[in-house]
Amino acid sequence: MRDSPLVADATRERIKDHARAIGYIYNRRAASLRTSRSGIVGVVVHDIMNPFFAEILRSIETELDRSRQTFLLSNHYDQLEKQRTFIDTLLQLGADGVIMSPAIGTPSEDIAMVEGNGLPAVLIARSVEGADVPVFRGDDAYGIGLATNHLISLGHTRIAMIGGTDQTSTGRDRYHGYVNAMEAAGLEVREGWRIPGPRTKQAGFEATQRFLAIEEKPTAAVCWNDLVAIGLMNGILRAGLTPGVDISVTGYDDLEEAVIATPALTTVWNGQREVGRRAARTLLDRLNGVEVHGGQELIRPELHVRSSTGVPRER
Amino acid sequence: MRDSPLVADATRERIKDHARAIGYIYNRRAASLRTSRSGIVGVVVHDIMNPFFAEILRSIETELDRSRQTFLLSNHYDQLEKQRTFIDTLLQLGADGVIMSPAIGTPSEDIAMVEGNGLPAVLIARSVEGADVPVFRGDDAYGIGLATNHLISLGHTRIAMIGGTDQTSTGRDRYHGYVNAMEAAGLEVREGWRIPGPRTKQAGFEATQRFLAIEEKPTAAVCWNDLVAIGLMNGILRAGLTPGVDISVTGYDDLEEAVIATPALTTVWNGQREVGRRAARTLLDRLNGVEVHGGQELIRPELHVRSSTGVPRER
DNA sequence: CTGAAAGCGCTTACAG
DNA sequence: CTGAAAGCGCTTACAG
Repeated sequence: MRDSPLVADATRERIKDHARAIGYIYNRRAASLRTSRSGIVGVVVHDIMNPFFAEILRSIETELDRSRQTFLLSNHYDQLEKQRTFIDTLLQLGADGVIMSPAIGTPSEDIAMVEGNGLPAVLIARSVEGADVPVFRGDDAYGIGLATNHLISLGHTRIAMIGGTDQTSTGRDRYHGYVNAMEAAGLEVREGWRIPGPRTKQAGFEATQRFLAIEEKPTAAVCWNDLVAIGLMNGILRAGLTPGVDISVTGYDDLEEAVIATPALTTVWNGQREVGRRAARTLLDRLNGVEVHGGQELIRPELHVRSSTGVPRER
Repeated sequence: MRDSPLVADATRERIKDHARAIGYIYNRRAASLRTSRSGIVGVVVHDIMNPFFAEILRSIETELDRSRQTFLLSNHYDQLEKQRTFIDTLLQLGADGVIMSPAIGTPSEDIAMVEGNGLPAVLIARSVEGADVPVFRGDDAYGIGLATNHLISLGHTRIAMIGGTDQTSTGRDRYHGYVNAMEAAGLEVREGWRIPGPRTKQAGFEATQRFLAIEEKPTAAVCWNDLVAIGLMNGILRAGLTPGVDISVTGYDDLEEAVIATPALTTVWNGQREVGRRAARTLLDRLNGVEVHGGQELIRPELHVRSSTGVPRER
């Protein structure tokens, strides 16, 4: 059945025909028990329904399909406990490897434990300090700098930052990138101009009130991602203002949706496809015994200017 | 380790301590080989990144987590081949059951084969003619009738239908529901008022041109789902018209996003949570040996009126 | 080129 | 209450 060259063609065919006839089903558990290879790769991210991760997953799926690996998906919703349960399941099933976007607070010991149990890991989108495994993510500080500088070059001086958290490497890098760009241009950064929060449309929509109430009336908002930006733009529209005219808004990620948002969203392409593709390939390489070095691989983001940004206008 | 009552407490604790100390990992493949229970439930849908399925999946996830079942997810992208490969994988892994939203063209023999191999199946969102398994889906004909009648009661007489396909049970039911509502009100249904297509924002957005070019200038559009409706509204906005004022638009599904769309979308709540919850529970019942009868269970949809619909206005 | 034996790590049933 | 044996369905290595 395994197309071994040690078996005569005629015999092989005879056996295969018979297998088909009786509806034989290959038992992967038994095979895996013997070979200690399962053909399963685990993938765990914050939330697979978030289009940012969804786009990464799609390219991982493409790569793994090609190598006939089954992929086991899970959300961790940034709950360490849920992530650990999933990792346990992978170990129990004898998974061959894992691609993870680590939950907030993942200690490097967790990664070391995974690797120590013979489960090669590759990280995406977020890094874990002290973990010696390959990491693929965008260059967030650089990327958010592109968005901030774009607004500055249009003449904006009061620029708010909406959404995100300090608890992930991504969140810290994006905030620093924004602060650095502002300071490099000699602009003030006020604590009140920052509205942290979840990274969803809902959160962006709900942040609108607070944003519009800021005393110094910022003329632009750098949003943590496209979802927050689209939510904020909807909120701005509801308030009777026009995004891209009255208030400039930038996103981050360049989701497929960014193009059809109204107005079309100026955003930073974050290389989701690239991240997924390279993470999957690197993991497959490791499974095939190729020596791979740990450390971050930063995908360089690009600014995509559309209609949600323009010259400042006082309210 | 399995907390058998046949083992003395002291022994149990001694063994468990030792297991922890040496980092013992339970081998589920071996256990499953012996017991022929794997703790794996497969879930296959058109596209997990589609928020409609995502919302169903979330409630399935909640139910399965509660019963400590691992769930293996897959998209089939309406490719029969991909669906079959996934089912094969489930059989090979000795999965305990499968929840599926069958790909377009799934023959009832495929479902019978699955069941025949000891893999209990439950269908969601779409049914398969001749398959004798439980099906949970919304009452699409009734639901689309709610949307259509709402528009008719506002005074609309030229109502288009955007998106969807005749190739799924859902698609056929929604189209018939629309036609029936129109005819019951003595209104004409023109072939040119129907613009079938994919069920995505992108598709809704791209349908705008064709929609606006229809000669009889419909004053309202019944959309196949919220994604198409949001895409269409974005297209209408770009064309300089205002959805809910110049053109009324209804969605279907009542995604979380419907509330924050601009204008807020009038749509039909389709009971995603309910579908997922009941499908998962029914499957778990079957796994526990409870006798379950096949046949459709229709969740009754509800109309949620918001701001994207109003009285007709001539263009 | 083919066949028979051993063993992967569990669970079950049985003997002590 | 504990221990030893058999067997789930594969793959590997070895003998013919």
